[in-house]
Amino acid sequence: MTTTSETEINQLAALQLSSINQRYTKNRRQLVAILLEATKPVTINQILKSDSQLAQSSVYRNLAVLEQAGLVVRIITNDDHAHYELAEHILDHHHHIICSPCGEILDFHLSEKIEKALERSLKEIADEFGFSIDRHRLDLLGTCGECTQ
Amino acid sequence: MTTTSETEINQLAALQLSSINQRYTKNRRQLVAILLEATKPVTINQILKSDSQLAQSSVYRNLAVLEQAGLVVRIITNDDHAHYELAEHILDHHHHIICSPCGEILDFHLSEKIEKALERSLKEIADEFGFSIDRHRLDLLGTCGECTQ
DNA sequence: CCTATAATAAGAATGATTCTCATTATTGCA
DNA sequence: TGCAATAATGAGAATCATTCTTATTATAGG
Repeated sequence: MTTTSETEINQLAALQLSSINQRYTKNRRQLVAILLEATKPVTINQILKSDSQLAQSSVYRNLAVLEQAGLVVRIITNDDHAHYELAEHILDHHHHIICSPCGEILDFHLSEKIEKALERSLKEIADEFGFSIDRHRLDLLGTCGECTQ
Repeated sequence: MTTTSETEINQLAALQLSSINQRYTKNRRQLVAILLEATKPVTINQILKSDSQLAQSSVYRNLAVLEQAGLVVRIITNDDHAHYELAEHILDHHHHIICSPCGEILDFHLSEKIEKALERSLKEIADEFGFSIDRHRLDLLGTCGECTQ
């Protein structure tokens, strides 16, 4: 909902990359642009199809760099292919609804009320376990309308 | 909390396996026993270490069969190694707290109140998206006390 | 106790991801 | 502006968890 503008994202990206001594190169800009255009998490193969100029090895490497910089999140499901999307401070905090048969992933939002209540509970639990929390993730697993038919 | 006794589990296992035309063999019993003893999700390597009689290929195959039978759940994180544990109708419904540095996974429970509220929300969301829900999963990602030091 | 069928186990094959390294681009400084 | 020094790129090789193949062994039911 709070989707940041492309220029703002580029400023953020340059900043966060430089903080880990990485450059915001043409390839990395291109990846950010692709992730911004996609309205849902995408796989490496989808990225390669959408821009035939990008080398596979560079895409893997640069997504890893962008992830280290905290700009991109890698999403793991039971599907073989990892999916990538922009981090939550760029998009917004959300969760994933995953179709097990076809592997498609869509974003969804909890109501603010439930989200807050959940966060409070999770904070308590992390304290009990002596963990410092980085983030939480909530996935809904099922079958989409397409795959049901 | 509702941990089922070993005999009950064996009956359940035999039943659920036979419903997909699979047998409850010695190897499969052994896997169930190992998962029951472990108090947290385990990797294939941990299973192989705990019983040197089991063949790697059989462990992979049998865990897949047990998963199809709905007896075992495979847990995917950003770690390379999948973890396995008994299904929720045998243990109980719970979630995972994951240490990113070391890959350790522990189970935790939400209060019943929050869990119910969450389930209601998720049901609504699935309807909106035209999905039929299978299950949800909630993970807390962070760093355990050990890894912080 | 036979026979058909399923499970096992050893190792080969697969495939997503990571690594290597020679080449190309970029930055900071003279 | 021009020149190191350093970082990024890309092509392909290497890695490694997982899956597949196949010959052997176990099991169930008549």
